[in-house]
Amino acid sequence: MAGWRAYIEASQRLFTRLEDDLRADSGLSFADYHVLVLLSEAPGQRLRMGELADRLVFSPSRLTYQISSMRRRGLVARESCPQDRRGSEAVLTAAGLLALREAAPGHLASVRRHLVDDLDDDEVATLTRVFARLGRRLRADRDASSTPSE
Amino acid sequence: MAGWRAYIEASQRLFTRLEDDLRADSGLSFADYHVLVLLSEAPGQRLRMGELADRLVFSPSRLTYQISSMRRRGLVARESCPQDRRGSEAVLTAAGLLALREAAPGHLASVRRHLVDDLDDDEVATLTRVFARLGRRLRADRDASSTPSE
DNA sequence: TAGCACTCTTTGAAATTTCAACAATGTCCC
DNA sequence: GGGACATTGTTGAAATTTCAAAGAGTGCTA
Repeated sequence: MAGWRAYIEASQRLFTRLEDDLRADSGLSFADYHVLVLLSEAPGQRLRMGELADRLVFSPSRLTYQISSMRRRGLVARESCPQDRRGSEAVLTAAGLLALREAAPGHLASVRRHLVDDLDDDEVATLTRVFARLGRRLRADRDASSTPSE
Repeated sequence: MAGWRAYIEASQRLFTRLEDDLRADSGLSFADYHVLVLLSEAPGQRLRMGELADRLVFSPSRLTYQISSMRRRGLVARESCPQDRRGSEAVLTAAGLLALREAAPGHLASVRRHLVDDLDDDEVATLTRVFARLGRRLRADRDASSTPSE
């Protein structure tokens, strides 16, 4: 349980620190950055709102707010989804891609400096394995609980 | 870097899930719970606002808000600090201690269920070691940067 | 093809968090 | 003793996040 508390505290400090660095050298928030990363990797550089919310672990309304803020700043655009007219997509703009390209090197350096450099190879491997597994399990739990048929 | 993203996502899911469990079975938020834990362990069951903010990784104004909310609910009381009249302390109340005692078993079970049970002993040891070290380093970095004299 | 149950997303109001002052002490140094 | 300056914590306004409810669409069933 001491380990558990160390994990919470260190994670909190780490996220805070990375966000400060990112903000200082690119003006983007952590959330902005992650939206840009996910969109840049998506086919057509676009994603449904629901899909994006899910991957960011954001509530739907939080994502609506986040995306409208990014739209005001020109980082993304919105289009309604042709297949399902209830739906809506966020699309990466040229300005958004540029902002990501400019922010990425500094951010990666910051992650390396504050986290990765502190770890040896085994530790990196263990963390990667553990969190990948944990993420899968938590996603699965959530899916199971929203589908009471099993 | 894939590991990094897995870490962010899984942590986010984990915190969300634990907070939901905690709220559902005790009515406390994650922040409430941590305040209660820290106070219950402190000598005299009281802590200076600054000390508490630091350990929670909260901004000072966020802590002011958090504590006044808990005070309204009777979980803590406030006293001004005798040694330093600028300062102020949060003190655990009997009701606060009771709330913690009632919430703790369920919360610990939830941590075990969602996190610890998924890990083997080596993994637990590695995570504990890594995050303890990381926390120390991030605290040290911050102290260093607020003391430019080196 | 009307009705109904469900899904995807947004909205408005309330709660929380941040951010930039500010008030009140404390500390240092002359 | 008196300033200048640093520290501790709060406040008010703005930004963000949550929460409950609503709007709009889809799809199944009869």
